[in-house]
Amino acid sequence: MKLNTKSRYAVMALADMAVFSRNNAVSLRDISLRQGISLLYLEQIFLRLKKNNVVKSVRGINGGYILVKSPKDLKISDILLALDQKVKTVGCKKESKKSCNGKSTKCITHHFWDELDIYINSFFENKKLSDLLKIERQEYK
Amino acid sequence: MKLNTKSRYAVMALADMAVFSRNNAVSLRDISLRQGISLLYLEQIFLRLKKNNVVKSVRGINGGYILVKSPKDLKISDILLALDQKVKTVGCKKESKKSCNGKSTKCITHHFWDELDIYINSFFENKKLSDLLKIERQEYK
DNA sequence: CAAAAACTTGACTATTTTAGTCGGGTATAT
DNA sequence: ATATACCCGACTAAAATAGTCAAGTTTTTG
Repeated sequence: MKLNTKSRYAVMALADMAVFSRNNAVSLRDISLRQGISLLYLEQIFLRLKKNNVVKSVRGINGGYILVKSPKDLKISDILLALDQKVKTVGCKKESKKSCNGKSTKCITHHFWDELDIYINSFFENKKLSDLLKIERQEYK
Repeated sequence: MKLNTKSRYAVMALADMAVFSRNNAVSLRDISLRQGISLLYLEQIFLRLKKNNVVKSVRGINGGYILVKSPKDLKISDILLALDQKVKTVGCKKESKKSCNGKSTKCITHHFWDELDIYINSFFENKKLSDLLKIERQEYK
């Protein structure tokens, strides 16, 4: 059960921004160097973050990205949502008539997986970007 | 963030056994028919469940598998463990000196992912096979 | 104005993982 | 005997992942 790297890097990069931004735009180049993430990959990730209104961009020299919300208001679930990283632990299609494994009834464990999804989602819903920084902040200042 | 089908089917199959076993071995053929899971795939799954002592087998005619523990003592985490389905949401290698992204320090979000893993694991640790059946039992009896 | 820094975007690709299948066994109840 | 059911390693097609690449556009600053 893994999170994809896009989501992980997105959270890392945004955490980096929260630490290093002094009300100015943070360039992907800087994030790339500090966090050891490929610049080209970061570009792809930030495209999505921008489209989903998690960050806004400033072009040109001294440009970069700026967090739309303050870290204490930015939920981790917002970040994952921007990257299509759905917490959908199993693939039973709830909507179709034949719901699970082609049977007409829900699969025997269906309720359990729903519960799991809700459980995990609530973790991401309740964590803010600022929560991530509390512990590790010192190392980076 | 997905669980693989092996793990999902394992839980389904064991739940099926818990419901349909009357102290006799349950054949994979029956499970396959009831749950709509490929027999060949079930064999592969049960091989691992057996190796990890979740089930024991009875060979020959009227053979099949038997749960080693009673459903109310069998933790879901035991099942996932048997299938190598580790809850390790991100790939930072804790053990190596260079821990995350080749940096010498832990990545900025490392603690967060650890927390997430622990959170999810505790869900599986605290759920027993019998918990799954409480709600959906009726439909299958 | 020129040039450099930095964002923009779609397409492409190698690798890995997943979700199984296949073939050829062995054990045992009837 | 023989049918049923477990046993086990190897194989494979398809999908997902983790990026890279190419070719831009915009804006600041010297």
